[in-house]
Amino acid sequence: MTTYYQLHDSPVGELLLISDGAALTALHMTAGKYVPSLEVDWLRDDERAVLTQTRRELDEYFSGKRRVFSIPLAPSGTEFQKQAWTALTKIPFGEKRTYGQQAAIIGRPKAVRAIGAANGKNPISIIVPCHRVIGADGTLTGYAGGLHNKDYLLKLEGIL
Amino acid sequence: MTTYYQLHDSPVGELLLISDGAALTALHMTAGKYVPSLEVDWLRDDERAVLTQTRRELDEYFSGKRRVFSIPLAPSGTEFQKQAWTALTKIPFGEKRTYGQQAAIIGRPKAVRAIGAANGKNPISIIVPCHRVIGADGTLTGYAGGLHNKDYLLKLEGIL
DNA sequence: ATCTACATGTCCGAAAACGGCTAAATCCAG
DNA sequence: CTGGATTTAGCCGTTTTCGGACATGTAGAT
Repeated sequence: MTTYYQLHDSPVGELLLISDGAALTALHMTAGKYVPSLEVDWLRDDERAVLTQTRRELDEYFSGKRRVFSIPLAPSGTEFQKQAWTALTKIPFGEKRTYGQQAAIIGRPKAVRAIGAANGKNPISIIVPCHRVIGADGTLTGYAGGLHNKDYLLKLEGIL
Repeated sequence: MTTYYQLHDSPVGELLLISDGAALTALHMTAGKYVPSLEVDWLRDDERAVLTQTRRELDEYFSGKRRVFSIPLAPSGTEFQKQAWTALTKIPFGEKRTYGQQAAIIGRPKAVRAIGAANGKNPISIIVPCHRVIGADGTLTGYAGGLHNKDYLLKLEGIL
């Protein structure tokens, strides 16, 4: 299975978009944490439809013209992580949640820290909106792409 | 990559032969240890050339008409294990070695127990003759296919 | 003779450490 | 008192670490 990628500039820095050819499998801020390193057998393909479409929608999002993404997603992770990430996609644009609320939604009200860890490893930034989850006391707590970027995204969505 | 297999009866019990299509990747006594379980995507193919050829040579070996096998082998394992298994193939029919000798041959005279462990996980019984390796004091010590089968093979080759 | 200690690669299970947390207890300055 | 800041103690999935068990053999001590 070939892996394709593209790079994209944005207000939150350079983005690395990765796809299996059909769906988007990852979207990382290259300056952040947990960013995978380019593998020799990956293919840079600036024509790949999923990726160019993602870039178009990202541009629209950052310019305030888009609130919902239409890209097919296929992140890989443990069962728990995939549940956590699915729960993230249900948070509407402009709304915020606490880690506790997210934990409750997937039926494990006490797995709060585990939710934090799972959000931290969310492979698809922005589109899977882990930035909409903040501490119960209103603190931003953390963000793999850097707290200043979490702050930027929240302001962009009018949450802060 | 498709995986093919065949079953074969022999004096040491039922054998499971596995191939990647070109080479033989495994040959297990089904009653022994470390036997992989059949995967749903494996294909039983009683016409596959490598496998039928292997069965023919096995029959010849057990009836005393063959001392050397001609099948292409492709076992998978760690670097160390592959070194250990290659060293095994160099032991001629009818000869025996100690674990220490085998360790010395691959340049790690002290990795004696490691050789034992590696031999134990040899995926290609009989053809990669791990049965020709016995303890320095003459004890058979162990065999994934069962000690009685190790005994049988050694007698077949006139070693005991 | 017998026994102990040690060397070596790999796998596996157990245990502990580590987070993008939170509610409750504690502690101070106004 | 009182409210906000600070500490404490549980919670939980994942990752990392650690210890033991093996298809052994040599060297040294009882």
